[in-house]
Amino acid sequence: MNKDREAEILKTVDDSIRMEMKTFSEYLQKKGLKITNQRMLVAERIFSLHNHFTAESLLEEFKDQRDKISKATIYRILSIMVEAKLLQEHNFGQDYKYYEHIIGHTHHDHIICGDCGRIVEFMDERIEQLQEQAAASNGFKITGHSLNIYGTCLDPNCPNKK
Amino acid sequence: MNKDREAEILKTVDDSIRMEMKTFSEYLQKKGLKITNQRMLVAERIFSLHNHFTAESLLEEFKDQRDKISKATIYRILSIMVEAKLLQEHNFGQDYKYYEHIIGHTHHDHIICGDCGRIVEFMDERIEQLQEQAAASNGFKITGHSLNIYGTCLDPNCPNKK
DNA sequence: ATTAGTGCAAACATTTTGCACCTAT
DNA sequence: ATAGGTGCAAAATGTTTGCACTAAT
Repeated sequence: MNKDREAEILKTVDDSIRMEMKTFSEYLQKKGLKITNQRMLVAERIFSLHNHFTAESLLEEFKDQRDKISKATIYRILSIMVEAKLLQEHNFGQDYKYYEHIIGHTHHDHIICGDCGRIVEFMDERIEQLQEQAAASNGFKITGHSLNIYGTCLDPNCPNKK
Repeated sequence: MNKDREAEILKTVDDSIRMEMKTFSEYLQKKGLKITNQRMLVAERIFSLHNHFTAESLLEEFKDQRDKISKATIYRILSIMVEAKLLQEHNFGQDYKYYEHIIGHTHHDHIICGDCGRIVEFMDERIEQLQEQAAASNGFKITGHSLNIYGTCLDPNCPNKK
């Protein structure tokens, strides 16, 4: 993929994610990594997703495309994007990891419905501050945290409600 | 293992964990599960541990014993004890699970040192309550939660400090 | 031309399972 | 006697890696 092709992809891309795509390709260049078709296609797909996804579900998105992308490449791109801080990795207690893109998203925590798997985001500044305090009073400097609330959603319209 | 053998083990066991052992064997009986040598030995070891451990580290504890216990059995016992709510499973972001026994322990969250791997427990009732609120205002009923703070311990005596 | 990326299949690490044998009830 | 447990090795699962080939620089 050359500069023209990159420009072409950036042009066809939805307005809402053009900035994200640009950030990613700039990151690649800065790191001396190549701007490949696969990387652009996967990034485009990721930035278009508005849900948390897994390596598997992402791969699934390319199943019926003429542009097949291998599982190995998916994992390799995920790892670059996490490194680039464009993507955040989550562990919701299952055996596989979840991801979500974080460009332009502010920090938040998650509530996961044990019935339907729905993931809701929330953020409480008071909790954040109490965490800072807890870490400090135990002699730690925080580098990150993960707060997952597991529960049952009371939504009667929940699609997977048992 | 018969009743006598069980009684014998319970007798030789350290005072501090006799209650826990009793709870476990009662659970087994109630569920129609058998009280085996392996189950008693593994439970005894687990209740004696005062740190978070993994399946691997637990297996390691039996490496040089005349009573070898297979990996499969370790996993099977862990799963029974989690089911019995004697053991809690944790995901600290690694590829393997951590466990800790929770009989007589009150709920707490964790701070994990990225340098030395040390795990510190803490608990802040205010955070707990704010979580309840967050869940409720999003229409969820909490079934559990996991709060892990990742950080760097500032302890100059930290054994693994880089 | 050079360096890096891709796809495939094989390797990995952790956990689970099938099965023949063994033990608690 | 019988239902259930154990150990072993094989399978399963999610992820990573070696390598020959291909594409971006």
